[in-house]
Amino acid sequence: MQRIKISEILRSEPVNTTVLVKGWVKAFRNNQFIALNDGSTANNLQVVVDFEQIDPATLERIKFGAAIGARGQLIESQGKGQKVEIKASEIIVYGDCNPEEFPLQPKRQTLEFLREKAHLRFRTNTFSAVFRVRHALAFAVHKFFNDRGFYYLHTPIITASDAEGAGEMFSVTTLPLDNPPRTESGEIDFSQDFFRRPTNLTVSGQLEAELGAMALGDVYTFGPTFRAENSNTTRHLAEFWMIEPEVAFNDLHDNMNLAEDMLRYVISYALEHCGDDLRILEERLLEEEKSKPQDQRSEMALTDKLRFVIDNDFVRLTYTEAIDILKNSNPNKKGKFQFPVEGWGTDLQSEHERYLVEKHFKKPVILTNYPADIKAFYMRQDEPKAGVPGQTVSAMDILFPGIGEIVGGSQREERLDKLQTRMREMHISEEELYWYLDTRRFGACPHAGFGLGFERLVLFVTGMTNIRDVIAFPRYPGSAEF
RNA sequence: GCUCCCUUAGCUCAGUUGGUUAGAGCGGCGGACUGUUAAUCCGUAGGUCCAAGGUUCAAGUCCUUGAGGGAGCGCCA
Repeated sequence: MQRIKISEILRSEPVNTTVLVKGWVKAFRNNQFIALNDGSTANNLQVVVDFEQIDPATLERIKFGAAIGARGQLIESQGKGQKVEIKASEIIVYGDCNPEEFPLQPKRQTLEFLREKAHLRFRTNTFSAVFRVRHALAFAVHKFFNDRGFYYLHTPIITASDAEGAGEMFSVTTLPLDNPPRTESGEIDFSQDFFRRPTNLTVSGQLEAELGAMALGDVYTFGPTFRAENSNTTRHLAEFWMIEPEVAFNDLHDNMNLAEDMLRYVISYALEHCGDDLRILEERLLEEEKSKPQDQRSEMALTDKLRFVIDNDFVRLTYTEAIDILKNSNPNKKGKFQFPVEGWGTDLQSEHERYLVEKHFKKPVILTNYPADIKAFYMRQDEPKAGVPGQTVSAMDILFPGIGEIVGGSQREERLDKLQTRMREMHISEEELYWYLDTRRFGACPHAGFGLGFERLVLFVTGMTNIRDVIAFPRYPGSAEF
């Protein structure tokens, strides 16, 4: 007999047919009612024991966490709280779960504890909800781009380029670490390494995506990304997933529109398809915030916050305008900022970004046209503009409340001479990036793209607060368990 | 990398100014229960107070160092 998923059963009418379900025991009440979950939905199916047909030895084995199958009639529930239930005439225990040894308990456990039990935390309501939402968001990303005629490009994970400037890299080698071959001058001889040259894990697929965009037009990458930075925060991982669209003939405004449309689309998708999971996550957040002082609680419940983001345009302003707002802001005048906003040209501190997003505008903000000196070499240089004291580039960062920077992107510098000048200024090797410069030599065109940190998106949508809780097995300094 | 905080039962925590035998809730275990919804009720076991060193008549409590965890900052997505 074919098993039916619980999500399907819960949608169906009580038809009095015999069905087979399989899943894990979430609760066993009154020695009679099993709450069964198979991961297909946040909701449990109530399995009612038929005492005439199920022997007591089997009932003894129905413990929290055990894997069981139940066969019986699908009937209208005689109790409140659910439409249908199964009157089980047969129960098979596939896997016992000894409650004296099983670390999870049918009670609230802290996220910190569960983080150390990451191999088991899928089995909690919170984490199964998080990972269903994560899936939905990933699927929605692909659907969004596919529906718009983008091609999914797989850029390399191992890269020889160390000139991307996006942070410290993990090296990839097969040379013996204890005794690597040396050249005559004593350097490590990478010509004897697997790739005959030094290689690293990628920090970005952008440069390669640009190559694809120069023929395919609209492309995006969605893959793992590695940063060997010693970052110890709730929003950084050493291994994370990044989405990087790159579009030929797009300018900065097209780029902003694309990013905003995409964020709005995937959040809508989650709201539409993950209602039960978001309800669980919203309740979790409410419960968690009860222990916080009033002024540190969210102003909106999770799903209200998501709807708010969908229903309102993001605020767009230039770096120069942001500096003006910050300079004249109350916290700056009263000396409340740890880093006072002094003048044009320095990068914004996270307290400044938080002020703009969480206090001043109270909605997502797109900051554009940053000073060239604090941005990457490949960003397109702007024409001088009245009221702007220095050289800027067509960059954009999207800032979300509670998350900070969720998207970073730009229109790319397509003019060969300007790109080369900038590379020289920033000491980036033209020889090594000859292939990148070739795109500017042969049929160059304006183009733009951005990087979206997928886990930061999942953080925002699930209302979780630590990025280590929205990826199954997080990698961060000092930690690569499982 | 920097700053601050935490570590007491399986889990979440309380533990007064340094003072007798370290407590609670939940969970576990034993029992009751044929309409429960984190079921309920009765009973019961469970402790290297993170580790090492120090101060003291006396340390869960104070000091030093270390380990593990968390939050904030920087780097960024």
